[in-house]
Amino acid sequence: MDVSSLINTLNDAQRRAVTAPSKAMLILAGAGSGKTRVLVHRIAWQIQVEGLSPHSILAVTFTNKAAHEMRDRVEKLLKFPTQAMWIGTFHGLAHRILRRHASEAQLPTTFQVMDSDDQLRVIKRLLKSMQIDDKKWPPKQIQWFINAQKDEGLRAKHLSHNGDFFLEQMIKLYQAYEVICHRSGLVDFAELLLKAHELLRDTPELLIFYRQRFRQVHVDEFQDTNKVQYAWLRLLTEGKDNLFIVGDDDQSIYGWRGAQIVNIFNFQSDYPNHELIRLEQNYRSTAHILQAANQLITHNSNRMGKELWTDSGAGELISLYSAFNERDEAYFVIDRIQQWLEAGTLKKEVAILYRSNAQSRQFEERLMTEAIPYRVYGGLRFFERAEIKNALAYLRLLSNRNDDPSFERIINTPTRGIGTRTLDSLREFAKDQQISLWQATERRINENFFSPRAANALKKFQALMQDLETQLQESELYEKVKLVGEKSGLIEFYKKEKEDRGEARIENLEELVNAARAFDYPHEEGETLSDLDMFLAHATLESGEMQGADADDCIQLMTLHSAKGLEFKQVFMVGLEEGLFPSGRSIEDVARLEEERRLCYVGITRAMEKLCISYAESRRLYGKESYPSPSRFLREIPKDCLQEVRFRANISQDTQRHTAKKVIKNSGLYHKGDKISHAKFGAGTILQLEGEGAHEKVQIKFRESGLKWLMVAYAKLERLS
DNA sequence: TTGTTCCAGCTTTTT
DNA sequence: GCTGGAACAA
Repeated sequence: MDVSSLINTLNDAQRRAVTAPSKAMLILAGAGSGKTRVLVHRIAWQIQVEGLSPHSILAVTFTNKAAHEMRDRVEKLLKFPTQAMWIGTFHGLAHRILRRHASEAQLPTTFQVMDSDDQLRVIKRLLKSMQIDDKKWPPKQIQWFINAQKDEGLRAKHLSHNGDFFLEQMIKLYQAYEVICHRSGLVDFAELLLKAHELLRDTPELLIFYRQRFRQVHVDEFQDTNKVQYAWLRLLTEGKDNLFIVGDDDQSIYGWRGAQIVNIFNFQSDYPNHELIRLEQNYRSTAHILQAANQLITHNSNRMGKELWTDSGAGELISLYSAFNERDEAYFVIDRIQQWLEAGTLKKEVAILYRSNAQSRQFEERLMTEAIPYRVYGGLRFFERAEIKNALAYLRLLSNRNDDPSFERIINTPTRGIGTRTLDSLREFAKDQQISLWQATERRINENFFSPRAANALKKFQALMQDLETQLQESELYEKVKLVGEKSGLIEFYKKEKEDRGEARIENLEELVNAARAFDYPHEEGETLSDLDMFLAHATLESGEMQGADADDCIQLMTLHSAKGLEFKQVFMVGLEEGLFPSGRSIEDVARLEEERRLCYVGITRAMEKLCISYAESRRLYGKESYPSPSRFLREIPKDCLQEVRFRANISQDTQRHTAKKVIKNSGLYHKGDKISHAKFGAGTILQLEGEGAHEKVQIKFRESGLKWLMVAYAKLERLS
């Protein structure tokens, strides 16, 4: 068999990883070192050369995007369909196992997945029903607690409070939450993983079955696994040493979400016969960029150790711009983007990366005024929009009448005269009787409990659901979705909303019908779910899928977190200031600070050709003016990779004359030698002036705080002389 | 039931 | 300083 096509495009380390005999393997893959390539070729190699059946391959990723990419690439390489392979996200695969073995897992066959939004609602309602003050016990915190326990593999019954009042309450709430989920047939994200783990752990025949089936298990981005995920992998591969993991400890940026790098070390001791291969040759960035990244990350402790190198050229130096404030920073960035665009760069090859979403605004405003198309990543996803979730809630309730969160969501949306009093009494009754809201409604109506008006409204709702159910029975999936939109009154309801908003919502509902029409039911052996249930699960598990589609040519704006895994020819990394990046909450804690540093490492290594870093000397944050010092990360990047940029005032003679002309055009409010005072820095003397209008700035020698450039428009200077 | 006002909160995000 | 959610009034 000719296998050269599988390996002759690989470098030495990659080839060793791909062709190693079946055993536990740890591939430490630096940024841009071709890790997906190794994974894909490894799978292809095992099938084509080692004769493994596609059926016996399991490959796990974290995002749907990564899973799809992997499947596509394997398919392309092997040139045959790959349905038999289990390639998916941890959550997707856990869901698959749970729906196949729902009864063994003690779940209703039509159990549904609930997203974090739904989860939070459940918790809020729980607090209300237990009459707990949500000021003292913030729902978000409870949600965080529950998820963190589940990530650790712990149920409420495993926890003890040792007299700690806070813990005691948390455990109580966790327990109550578990009861509600169980009764409603709902499973949250963390629960998918936990339950899938428990299922295999406690059902020997299933464990044996899957252990035999999956002869090879591959994991991408292993550094992001949490405890349960690793335990699950361990169950599947224990004693067989057939676990192939790819990861980069230096790119672990999800510790706050339960990821633990320590899993890499655990892997090493749990699989003592493993082989470790480092992929250090980088095919993405210039040497200067890599040098900066390498140096920066050496400031972290407890690394596996790795140094990226490239045999392409040194490339340009990294630009460093010190802005006066966040507006100036945006001016500078957009200015530079325009220069690059004029030089022929495509917009989609340029990215602005920031630490927190709030930072995007300044850049958006500038891009908007300059009429440069851009796209902000993150934000609300299609399946998370209120109108979509409402429509889906109807469908969910149709599929499972005990789905209380869905019931709550739509019982009075659109408004049908079922008020808080009616609802409260239903809730109370449901809680007392340990039944769902739907069941409570039925019972109460039979008992003639309500006033005629309330009873009528409720009956109408029941009739609506009944109606929908009969009408939907024989129809195609997309017809069901369409019909629900119409019959539920949602479309009618949104028509009455403010023009734009309502219209957009109706369009989204139409888009939902299209999504249902395009939905490709993954028909497999052993699949028992109806197409509707499958679609609903898809909507929750792959809520991000609908937005990645457009490949328009525009500037890319995103957080550093969402940039992981991507690459751009030209990257702006902005807001490199203490308190912002590294974020204020991470500064005291070494572990968190190191995670910030890894985040910075991720940011740097996104850039292929040009990298431009900036920080502001003054920044308005939460309505307050702050004067942060430049990020410590800047000091950790070697000086000889950096080139400082002075905006419009650079060394070249031409620019200087240019600047000189502009100085004349300034407001004339201040002159060299003027004594002024500043709210924060105190008294000082003006040394230089430059720029005009919004850009007018002055260099001041402060008695206490030293030399500073300030924007006249923002500095609120007071004249002393 | 809707519109207004007030008030807390405010890193990162996928599933 | 802005935003989203909750409380409140009409």
